Amino acid sequence: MEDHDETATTYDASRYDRPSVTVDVVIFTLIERELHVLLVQRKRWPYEGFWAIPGGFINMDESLEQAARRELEEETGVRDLYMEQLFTFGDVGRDPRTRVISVAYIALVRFDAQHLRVSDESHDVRWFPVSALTRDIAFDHEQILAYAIARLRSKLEYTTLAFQLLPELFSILELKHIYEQILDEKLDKGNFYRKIKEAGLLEETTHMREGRGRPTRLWRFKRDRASDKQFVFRWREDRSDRA
Amino acid sequence: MEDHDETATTYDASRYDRPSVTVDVVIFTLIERELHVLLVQRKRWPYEGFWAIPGGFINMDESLEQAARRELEEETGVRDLYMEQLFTFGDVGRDPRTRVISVAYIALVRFDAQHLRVSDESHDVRWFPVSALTRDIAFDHEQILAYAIARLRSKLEYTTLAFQLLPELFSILELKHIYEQILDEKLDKGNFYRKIKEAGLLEETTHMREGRGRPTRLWRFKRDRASDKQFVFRWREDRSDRA
DNA sequence: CTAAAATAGTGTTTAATGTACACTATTTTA
DNA sequence: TAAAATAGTGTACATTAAACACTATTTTAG
Repeated sequence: MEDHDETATTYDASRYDRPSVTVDVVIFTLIERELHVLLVQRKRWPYEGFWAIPGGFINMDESLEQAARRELEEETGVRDLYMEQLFTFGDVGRDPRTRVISVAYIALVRFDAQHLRVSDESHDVRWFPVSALTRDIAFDHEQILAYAIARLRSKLEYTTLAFQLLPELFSILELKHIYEQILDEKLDKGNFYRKIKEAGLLEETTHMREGRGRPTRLWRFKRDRASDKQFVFRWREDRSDRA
Repeated sequence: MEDHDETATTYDASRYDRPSVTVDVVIFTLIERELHVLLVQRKRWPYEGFWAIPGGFINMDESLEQAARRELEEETGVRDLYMEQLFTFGDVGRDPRTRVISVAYIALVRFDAQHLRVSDESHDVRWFPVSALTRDIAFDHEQILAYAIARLRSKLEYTTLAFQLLPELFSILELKHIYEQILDEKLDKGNFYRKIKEAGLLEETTHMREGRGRPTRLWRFKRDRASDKQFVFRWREDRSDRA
């Protein structure tokens, strides 16, 4: 309930007791078939030199998701992509300066070498493979990262999240590779083929990609039915660590 | 990132531009085999006379979950029960007075006719069956309620949430009834018996309850292995509306 | 006192799905 | 030209889900 029925006076007084609200965005991408996450290196105290999840304060005239998209664009130049709210972190001592409540988001982007920018407030911006994160992580961001990865894993199984990481055209085995990357386990080729085809989410194209062995057919993610809605494609049933 | 490296002066100035943060708790219980949710009736503008999800501002020295538990106890006198973060709602116009960001929680309580209290700020507190909610719901709380119900439904299938609503001893068919209530569909008796027993979450007791027909055996939820952790009991696999 | 109603609980059959793995296909490379 | 590399298909078996018929034990109505 937003209601505590403050009068104008108690209301103004209480302003001095408000926590800050930030939006943090855990940005995933796939680089050379490996899942990566974007971190920025801090310039100042606290946690100077440590790596942190990009984010910042919300403006009074934007929604949480708008703020997340703005932050994402400021850091990577990317717009219009998959984003979902992860969790809100609000423990008392998580920022030594003041009480900070962070609404964390997950974003998935297709990798584009162009798009990194280093903002004024940070030394550096870098993609880290999730399998080998740096140890120097600021605040409680290690926990946020762990939670984000767990959520990603969990949602992968019953949503079409994975397609957000792929280019327009891709092969079925590439898609399988993403699943393996994120789930961190091997999947059976034949079963994957069968299942993904039965799901009816893919559109065959005439394009092929050549490589070392037999060329592979390229597919496209069907966007026709209910454009923005996420479809269900559950790869496996038996995971217990749903976020 | 909590970082925007304000100096002391910009920092103080920005305090006047902070949103308020509240914690709202959607409290579910089972009354006479029906799922109910707790709402409080507002006393003042805005939405005077409308029903709202209980909640309030967070204190600077308590975590979000602590705040949620405090609010819950203030409204119902209940402590020590299942609670999880639902979502954070932060659209710009959701409260006409000022910018309010609400971290919403779900709580499950065993019904106890004693425990309702009417706080100073509200006219009335009442349990509403989720199948027949009032139309007069304040703020965006209708949306929050809908989301909470969807999440409850979704998590029911792969967690042991349902046990939180039951008394210490219960029959298997009572448990089935809760599933039916929340999922809003009939389940097969035989299959339910088999599945719940195979899951190995229940402990048989010697207690029986008598009623009109054949007396029923009472069971207890096994708490032994990894006490607080939630076990997986997936009732069905084929739902697509995971929250 | 007995049959019917009410509720509890078990068993069985069939269909659907998941899993493992062997096989075929088409290209490049040595 | 054979081997290696990659792509893609097929099949058999095991596991699980779904439907539903059956048995069991009590109260209630006559």
